[in-house]
Formats: sequence, structure tokens, C-alpha cells
Amino acid sequence: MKIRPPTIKDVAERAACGIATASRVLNGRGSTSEKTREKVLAAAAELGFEFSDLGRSLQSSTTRTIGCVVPSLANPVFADVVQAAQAEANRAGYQLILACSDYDAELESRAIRTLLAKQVDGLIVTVSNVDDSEGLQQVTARGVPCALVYNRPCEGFPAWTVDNRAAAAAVAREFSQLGHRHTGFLALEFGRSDRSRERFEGFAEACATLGMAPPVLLEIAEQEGQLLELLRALLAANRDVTGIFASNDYLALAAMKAARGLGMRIPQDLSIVGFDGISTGLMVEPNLATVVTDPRAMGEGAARTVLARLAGKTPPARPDPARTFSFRQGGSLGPPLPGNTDGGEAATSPPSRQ
Amino acid sequence: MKIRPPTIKDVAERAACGIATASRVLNGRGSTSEKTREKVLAAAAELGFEFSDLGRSLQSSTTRTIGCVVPSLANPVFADVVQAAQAEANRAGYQLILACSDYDAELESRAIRTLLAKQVDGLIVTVSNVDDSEGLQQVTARGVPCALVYNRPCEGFPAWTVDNRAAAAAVAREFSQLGHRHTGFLALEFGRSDRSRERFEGFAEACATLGMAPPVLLEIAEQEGQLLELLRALLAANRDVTGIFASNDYLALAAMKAARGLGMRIPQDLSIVGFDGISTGLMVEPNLATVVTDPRAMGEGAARTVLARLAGKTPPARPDPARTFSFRQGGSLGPPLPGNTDGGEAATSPPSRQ
DNA sequence: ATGTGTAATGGAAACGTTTCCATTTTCCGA
DNA sequence: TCGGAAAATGGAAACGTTTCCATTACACAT
Repeated sequence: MKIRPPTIKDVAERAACGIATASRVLNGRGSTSEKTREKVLAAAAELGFEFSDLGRSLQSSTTRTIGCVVPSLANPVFADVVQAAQAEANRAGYQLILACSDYDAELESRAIRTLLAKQVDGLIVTVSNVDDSEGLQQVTARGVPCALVYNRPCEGFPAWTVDNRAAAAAVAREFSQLGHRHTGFLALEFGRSDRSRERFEGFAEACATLGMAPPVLLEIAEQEGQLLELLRALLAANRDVTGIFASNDYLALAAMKAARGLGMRIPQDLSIVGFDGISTGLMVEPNLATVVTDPRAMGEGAARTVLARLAGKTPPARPDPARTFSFRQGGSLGPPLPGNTDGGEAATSPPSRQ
Repeated sequence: MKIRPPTIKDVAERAACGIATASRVLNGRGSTSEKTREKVLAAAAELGFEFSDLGRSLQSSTTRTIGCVVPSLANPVFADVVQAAQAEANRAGYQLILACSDYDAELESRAIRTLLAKQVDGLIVTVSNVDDSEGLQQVTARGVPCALVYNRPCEGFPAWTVDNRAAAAAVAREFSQLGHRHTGFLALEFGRSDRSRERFEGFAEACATLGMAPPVLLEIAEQEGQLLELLRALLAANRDVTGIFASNDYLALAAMKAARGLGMRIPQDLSIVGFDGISTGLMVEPNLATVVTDPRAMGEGAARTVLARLAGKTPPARPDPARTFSFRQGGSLGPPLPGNTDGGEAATSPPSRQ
């Protein structure tokens, strides 16, 4: 079934010339006579010859391949990052080898190791924890060009990212301006992503500065599709919060849905703000207020940075992380109902059991 | 900057033994004395030796690598396919090389060519047109194991897919049962994807069988964010249709939004049904009625099929494409208002210019 | 001490390229 | 016709592995 593809040796033989000559013709460098040129070309065509990148790579110790590690493609942010990075790499004649870490540091470092063994020329990575990443150490040890995406920069690793703390602070300011005092921060995978953590920290800090109550941390351990139930329980148990900042848009949308299920009106009874700016946020009613980021730009930028280093050119300037996001107003954020700020835990609805 | 990684030769030298011996120790096969074993292991550890897959691959003419080509990761369906395929491949010790064709047959065949040159051991592919795919011909010529995803099966290429025609027919039946007579089929990239086409054909055919009017084809050429405007225009121009079948959920959500913008109530004035079953369809109000498919199962299955062939085992049975989808009821689908069925093109709204 | 069988070892070829370098061919002008 | 420079050519090494096979070392029985 598996066919042995013709090698340059086969071509040379058929063209009755040396391997070196065939190589020169097929690569179009070095000098060759018109006559042999034609013979070689004909032979190659007849055999359907294509270079094997393996031999080439071994010889040149270059694979024209870039490794890419992200937590998950289920998150459209990373899907976009990967897509953009892939496109940019392609444009420069590189292929992308993909690995998903599933938010697991162990898988992450294994993935990086494997990619390095595969001799990728460069890496584009989102790690779960910049400060303590075995993977990144490996990369350093091998001196392979590597750019981070959606991670804080880190000695030796340029990062295309968003200043999560600043963005979260901006959200706090929005809440504050509208009169919210009691807020919550909603997160999935909280312990496994320093992005989430940074957002929470930035949010909490800003809340303090603005004289708001410390945000309550609403943490969710995903249980396969139980998401809505868990959210409902969480919301029901925290009736006093008037505004929720979700660590990503999907969670925010789910929270909106759960709140509706509890008969809460958005934004009157509960304001919700997301993070990422995925387009479905604009398809719902009311529109989701959120922090918009540009994953494609991040992915493309990271690819550019790596490619530039590979080409020996000076890498593009990275945008200031404090400027790579913007707050998007949306109907899901509004002023809280007056008098709703303190302990509305009243007997509005009995603890629903469905 | 780029460090020359230690090779097995370096290890052998440091351990004062032959390369063959070092190889045996490091691979744990063949017999070696305890003494040299230790020396070699020590040397490897000190040097931080890791095998280079390049040499290995060249030697074994196997790369433990699988190529994957999908139209785009922006579509969560394909993101899921890729993610699942990647996970499955990983489990078997394979890496995934990703390429996106961007719905372009030219890019698609180029991608396949490149992957073949990279000597991938197998391929997982969604092509834009099964019957006329240069890429697939290449694959056949090389005899590389390859599975299709979301494509009709095709001589020599097992496919993990849904029966688009049957699914579309099911949608037509739902419309019919509720009393819809005039429907529309909404598509983006219509000409570039035979999935879309198959859905339309199956839908149109079923409409005919059911005695409904032929569905009007609402085709959209995406213009960078003009989506909603285009949709509004399209909807406004087709006031007589009471139900729209969108070729994917995202489009369906956008249509819902556009319809709302025109003051139409869903489902009273317009019913909308999507395709794919992405989870955000459940976050909106009303819920999106749609055809649910299982992209992860498809991706995983395709990977399994390819891996089985690589391992010389018999590939898993593929599910009947007529059973890999299910219709999901949702508030976006309901009976049309009586009397709304015929030519409601009345002067409800002047041709809006904004 | 000798012989035998087994375990351990390392040289070398092979995988598919590119490229250095030495050799051969060609072409020109004298 | 010849010399010499330039062009064309092919052999061989190198890239990092694995593996065949021949060789060497060892342990043990005689």
C-alpha cells in the first residue's frame, strides 16, 4: 500500500547523471548544461519526483517547521491565535506543528519536549505559568527562538499579550462608575491559568483602590455540561453581587443564561462583563459588555517575531500590552437597581431544585 | 544563539564506547553490560542528550507525524475536529501538523503537497470538493493512509461525516410540520464548500417532496464585518419567507440578530434553524433550533482510522452518516403567524438606508 | 590450559539530501 | 593544433539515527 516515493537517486539514474547534478538542476543552482537539465527534468516528471524534506532537513539542520502549543482550541481565542500564526508561518514557507496542553503543565512540557525533539526551528507558546515552566527551560537550553502569546513576557521570551491587570482594572472602573459596590469574579480553570489569576488580581486591586468591596471569587470546576447548573447555584448563593466579571466571554454568556434562568434581569438585577470579545457576544440580547482583544494580531505577531529571528532580521516592535485591549460597552452592563446593593438575599425564590 | 544539540555520537564519545552501543543502551534493546549501561546513561544525562527525530525518521522512513488540513479554525466545528484528532494522535505518540485551506482549493492542494513532502505518515483532511481534489490524487499516488472528515466518502478514502442531505431533509420536515411553506437557505462561502451545497440540495429536494415552495438561496459573500448589514438587506428583501435554514449556527445566530434589528419577532415572524450545534446556540434567547453534530467524535474517529491503518490493525467501524446528527428543538423555530405565508412584502418599512 | 557457547561490542551501511572539491569536458583564441 | 580558462560533472562526506554483522571478551565446562 505504502509506496516508496522516488528519490533523487532514482532521478539521477534515470537521467543517467550523477546525483549532484540532478540536485543542482532540481534546485536551480550551480551551472548545468541545457541538455542534462532537460534530461533530469524529464526524468523527475516521469517519476513524479518530489523532494523529501527529511533528507533536506537532516542536511541543513533546519526543518522549516514551527511548534505551537496552546491550552485548547475549544477556546476561540486560541483557535484564532493558531490560525493566524499558521497563516503567517505558511506565508514564510514554514509549517506549524500543533499541540494542545489542555491547561495541564505536565502535558505542556511534554509537548514542548516532543516538539524540540522534532527539531522545530521555532516555537509559539502559551504556557500556564511563565515563572515555573519546565518547557520554557528546555527551550532556553536549546536556544530555539520562541515567542509567548497571552503570557506575561519573561527573560528571553518576547510576548504578544494583553496587560490582564490593566484590563481588569478598566472593568472595575466601569463597574465603579455605574455605582456597583459588590462584584464577583467568575472563573473556570482558575488554578491552571495565570491569565485568569492576573485578571482576578488586577480586578481585586482596582476594586480596593476604588473603594468597592473585595470581589468574591466565583470558581467553577467544570463538570461536563453541568456548567449552567453550577452557575445557577453560584448566582443564587451570591444575590448581593450586582456585577460579575467573567474571565472569558463564553463563561459570561453562560452566566447571562443562568441568570435569566433565575429570573434575574440583565443588567438591572445583574450586570455581566466578559473578556476576549468573541463575536457571539454581539449576537445575544443584550449585547455582552467585554474587554476586546485581538487574538489574530497576537498570533500573527508572535509568528512574525519568531520568523524574524529565524531570518536574522530584527523582530517587529511589540505593542504595549496596556494598549492591546479595549473595553466594549454592551447592554449587559448597566447601573444596579438602587437599593439592590446590600443583601438582597430576600425570599424572592425558594432554592430551586430543578 | 542556536545551540548545537548533543548527538548520540557525542554521548558515545564521552562514554568511551561505540555509537551502536550507545544506541542500544539509550533505546533499551539489545544486550549491554551493566557497566557500559551506566557510563552511557551518565554521559547522556550530563550532556542533556535527547534523540533527534530527524535522524530517526530518515532511518525508519517514518515520522510519527500526521498531517491535518481543515478549511478554518475560525469555525468551532473544525477547531473541535482538530483538537480531538490531535488528542487521539498524541495518545498514540503521533504529532499533528496543521494546515488551513481557508476554503481555497488551491491552498488546500498546496498544503497537502507540502505535508506529503514532509513525509507525514497519515492524513486527516476536509477537502472542499471530494470529486475533484488534486490533493486527494496526490495522496492516492503516494499511498498514504488518509481519512476524510465532514466529506462524503470517496473511493479509497473512509470518511467520518454526517449525511448532509438527510440532515437537511429532516430540517425541511420540521418546517413543513409547523406549516412553513416559504423558506430560505442561508449560506456563506456557498460555492467553496460542498457541505453547504449538499445541505442546500437535500433541503430543496425535501421541500419539493413535502410540497413546499422551492427554498430561496440566500447567498452571502463575506465582506469583513458587513455580515449583519448584508443579512438585514437579504431578510428585508425576502419578507415572504417564514423560515430560514442557515448552513451553520454562527450564520443562524447572526440572522437572528439581524432579524431582531428589523423588528421581526422570532419565531413568530421568522423561524431560524442552524447547523452544527455549537454551544453558544444554547446561550441565546430563544435557543437556536439546529442540527447537532459531534465534531469531536468525527475528529477522533478519523484519527483512529488513520492510526489503525498505520498500526496494521483493522480500522474502527464508522457510524452510519444518517445517524451522526440529530435535530435539536429550540425556541427559534415555531409555527409561522397565520396569514404570513403569502407575500407579506407590504410597505411595512421603507427601504432603510442606514 | 583448551575449547565452546554466549554476551558484549563497534564498524559500517543505509536512509535522502546538499555541497565541497577534484576531475573531465567544452570552448576560444593564439 | 594546442594551451588554458571556464563550464559541467560526479564522487564522497556529512547530517543523526538504527541495525546487520563480524569481531572480541568472557564464563564455564572439560
